[in-house]
Amino acid sequence: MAVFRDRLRKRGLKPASQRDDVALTFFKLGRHISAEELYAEVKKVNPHAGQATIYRTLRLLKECELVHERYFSNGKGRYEIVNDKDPRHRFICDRCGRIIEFQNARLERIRFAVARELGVLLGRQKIELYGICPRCLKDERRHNPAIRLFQNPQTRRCAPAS
Amino acid sequence: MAVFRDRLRKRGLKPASQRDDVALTFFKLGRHISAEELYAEVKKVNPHAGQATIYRTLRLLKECELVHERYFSNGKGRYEIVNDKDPRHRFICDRCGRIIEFQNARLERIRFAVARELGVLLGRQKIELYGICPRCLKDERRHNPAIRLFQNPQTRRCAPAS
DNA sequence: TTTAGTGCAAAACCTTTGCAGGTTG
DNA sequence: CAACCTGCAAAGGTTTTGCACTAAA
Repeated sequence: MAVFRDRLRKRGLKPASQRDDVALTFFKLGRHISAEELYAEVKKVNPHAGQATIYRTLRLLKECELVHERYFSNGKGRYEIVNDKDPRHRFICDRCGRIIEFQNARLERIRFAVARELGVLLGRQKIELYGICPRCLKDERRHNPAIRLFQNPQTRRCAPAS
Repeated sequence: MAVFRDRLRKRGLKPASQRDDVALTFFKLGRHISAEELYAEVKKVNPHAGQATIYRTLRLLKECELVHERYFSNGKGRYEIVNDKDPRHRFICDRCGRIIEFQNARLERIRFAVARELGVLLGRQKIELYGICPRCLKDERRHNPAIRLFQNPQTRRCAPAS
């Protein structure tokens, strides 16, 4: 939050209470929220606030590299706190959008090897895996009991769905 | 394409020329396209086609598990051909959205180890890395020559931007 | 007093849907 | 004939913008 104010000052922007309400609410709630949800939360603190301020503040936070914008399967923008210091990777459920964070030292090392090979700069400190989370998997099994974990493409093709 | 017609028939749907135009155009163009771009391409083949058919066909392709829908930084839906057989991983540029595909056997193995640990089912056969691609990196260096490749968080913090 | 921040409402944007008419089996 | 496909235009939902006004430096 202090970092946010600092970066705004450097850009010649003024402190502003509504903006602070939005940013503070966002940081307090933790990661992974949509603009709409944030709007509802901010309303609780400051019922006077308008939608535009939400979007404008989120854009500022984005420009200050303090939040990251992502789009999930419903097409709505979702925002999350940028977290460079603690490189957790993430598994994202294709069904429900749930995010499971994890760490893995081997993955961590390979990441840099790959980046060097490709000649790229790693930005977000993350690797992302996609699939179906345990909870959705349970539902899935009801309709399709043949589904298996740990599929390896060499031994078995990707799960048929529906 | 034959697979598509087959899966539609199984669902009791009839062949339809406009739909075929859309699907064929999509497959021909290769991966990673937005609905808008596809619309423009289909127009070249069949100027008579309407937007609704594009969206409706994309939805069908999605339901047939032949395309995957993703959302990138502009919030527009983007579609790509599902490719289960040849598991290439991808690096996605945070600046320009360019996708660099790559393969890495070690990454491949670890992926399954991680999935087993988490108890999840791996869906898309992909790992994703994010960062800045070589081309954008060149631009970046003009403004900020201090930027370095192969950053390791233990020795050096993430690149400051802007 | 000049510059930036705000809420409201309207606009812009992408995607979906209703409907009337056309096509397929 | 029944069921599906299509284009058009209208509706739906999310995000941005214009404007008049307020608040901070």
